Amino acid sequence: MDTLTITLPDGSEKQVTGGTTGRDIAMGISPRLADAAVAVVLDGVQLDLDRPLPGNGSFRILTTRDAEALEIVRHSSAHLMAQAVVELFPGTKLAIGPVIENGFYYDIDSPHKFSPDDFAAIEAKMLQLAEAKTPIRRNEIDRLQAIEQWGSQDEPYKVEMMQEWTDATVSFYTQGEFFDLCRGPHVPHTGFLKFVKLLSVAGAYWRGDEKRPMLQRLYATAFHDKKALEAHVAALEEAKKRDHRVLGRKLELFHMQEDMPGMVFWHPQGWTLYRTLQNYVRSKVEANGYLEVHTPSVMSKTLWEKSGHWDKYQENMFVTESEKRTFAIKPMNCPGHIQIFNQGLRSYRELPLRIAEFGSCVRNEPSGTLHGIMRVRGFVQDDAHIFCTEAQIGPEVAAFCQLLKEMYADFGFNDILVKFSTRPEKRVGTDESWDRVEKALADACEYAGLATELNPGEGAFYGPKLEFTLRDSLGRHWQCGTIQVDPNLPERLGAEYVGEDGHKHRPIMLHRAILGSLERFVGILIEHYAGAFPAWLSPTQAVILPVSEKYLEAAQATAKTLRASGVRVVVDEQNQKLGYKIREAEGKRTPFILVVGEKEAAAGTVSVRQRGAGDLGAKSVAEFAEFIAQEVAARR
RNA sequence: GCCCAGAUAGCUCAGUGGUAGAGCACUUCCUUGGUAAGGAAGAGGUCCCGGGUUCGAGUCCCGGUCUGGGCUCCA
Repeated sequence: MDTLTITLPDGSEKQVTGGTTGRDIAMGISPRLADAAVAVVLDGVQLDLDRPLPGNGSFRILTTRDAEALEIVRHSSAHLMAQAVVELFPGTKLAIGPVIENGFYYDIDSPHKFSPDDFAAIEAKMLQLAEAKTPIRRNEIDRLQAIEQWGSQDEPYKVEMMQEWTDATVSFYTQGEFFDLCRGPHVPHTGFLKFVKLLSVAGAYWRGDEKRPMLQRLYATAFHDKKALEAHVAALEEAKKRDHRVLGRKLELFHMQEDMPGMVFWHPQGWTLYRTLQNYVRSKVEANGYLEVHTPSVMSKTLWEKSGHWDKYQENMFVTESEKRTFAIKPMNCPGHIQIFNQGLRSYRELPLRIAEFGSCVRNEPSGTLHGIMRVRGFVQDDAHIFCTEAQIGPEVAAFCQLLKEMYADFGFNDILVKFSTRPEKRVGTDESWDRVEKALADACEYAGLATELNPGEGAFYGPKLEFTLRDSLGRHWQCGTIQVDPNLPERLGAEYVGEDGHKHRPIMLHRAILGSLERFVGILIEHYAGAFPAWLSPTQAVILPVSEKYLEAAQATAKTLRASGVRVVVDEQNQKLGYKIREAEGKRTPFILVVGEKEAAAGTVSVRQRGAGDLGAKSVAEFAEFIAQEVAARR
């Protein structure tokens, strides 16, 4: 038998004989460690605990304390769920069951239509299987033999996957009677899989292809212990409480209605928030050298044909006719901005020319994609197009990234991911020009010191793009900002400028948005802040509560003074007790509650109660106005 | 668009074929109050829409619309 040399995490080396497993080593350290071990890692590759080590390398043991081990537990839980489902619902065929962020799913094809009513039975079965602590064992067989074996079991999805692979052998895992094709690794026995919860069931196309069969996808999650599982369930409940559709109604921000799907009706409160956001963006882009414009909502079909949108997005455009001509409601703003660029003769001295618009767009999104105000048909983008030379791409992209970071930080979004999307299959323009602009964008990222994740084939049809994803207070990802390099639209729509050499040149166009859709961004903010907007954003910044009706006039006088200094303030005129009105104002997440009673009316003060901080005591009206002005200026 | 599920008062929801319900909100009256729900009375319904089954449909069946969970898509 060969001898292997493994390096332990503390740097010490250990000689072991060939055939030694991770468990053997763990046992050598302590039996308790061997019990708690989930798997091992040899030179960065995860292996089953009971698998003989295949070679030398750095070695560590994964226990239930490691984050990596959680993925293994979830993966094994997916198998356990499959086992439970197959046992409870015979005739179920298995497709794939991967681990995803925060859990796992399994796609299955079953005569049984699954509903949440089935979850309890599946969970009970899984618990029963877990308590049996059945060993999970790895096996390898010849791939062609495996295809035959799974074929005879009528498992077409497994067979299809194996047919596409090229390896000579495949691995599968058995636990009792159940076996499933899998690369592994898995936990040593089912006893590690006791803390599982099924979450939802939904349709999903086989291999994500809408032309392939629709499978049933069971979503679930698993943890090492009960406490972590309960914490996760609590987090899900918290997210549910923050649902922008629920809070949007409660806070009287907006409504939507059945006969106008995908369209938002902004109510006074919501529109105040919306305008505050818009004015904020306006101040930022103005300060960064953008010029705001406004372009028409309805533009001729011929323009969309020239731009290429008609070819690709016709189905998703609202079209209208007049006097035998066809028009489309604009789904985007770029062709309009080129029309502005094209007026008169442009000089290189004007570049980079940054044209910004709160561009009101309408897209006929498929009905199934609509979701609250996060995905709508009518929305406004904080859009802008930068006309520049190729040499200006770098500095412009860098300046844009800087502005974006600054703006996201004002909302408390400091964790930003950047994706670099390259040429898609369906595209316009020559390969040479794609080569050039992809390189220019890559160089710009380097110039901006930006770490990006490659997203091949996901670019826009006219050019490569960066996509900016922020993480909200619950750790959820939202893709908002984007910047896209486009040499093609200027070409198609005939944009040109006179260069230093006196000849005409084609500008590059950078499409960019920071918040993306304002509708969606408001939705994100509602959930991020759980409706408790900071004072600078809050539609109502302060509510004045007269202690009784006797002090209503004093309250109104105070409101008038505060309004004059720019505070968004209302008086609660209800004939109710103070406690009731406080409860109501807190329920609406008002940042400041001002109580006016006998003392305050006499002294010209307000008793200030700040959301989250409680009673701050009495302040003069002028003092409070100054205080809130500072809060707003600091974007708190 | 596709799969599954749902739609009952302003909101949240109960109602398994036989006279449409609750809580909150709303209106009126009483109460005039000091930091998270004072009391009483009242009003409020095309049970999503259209067909069908039935003596009789909120309830069962079919079709549609919208919403939700996903999938696909997202210029």
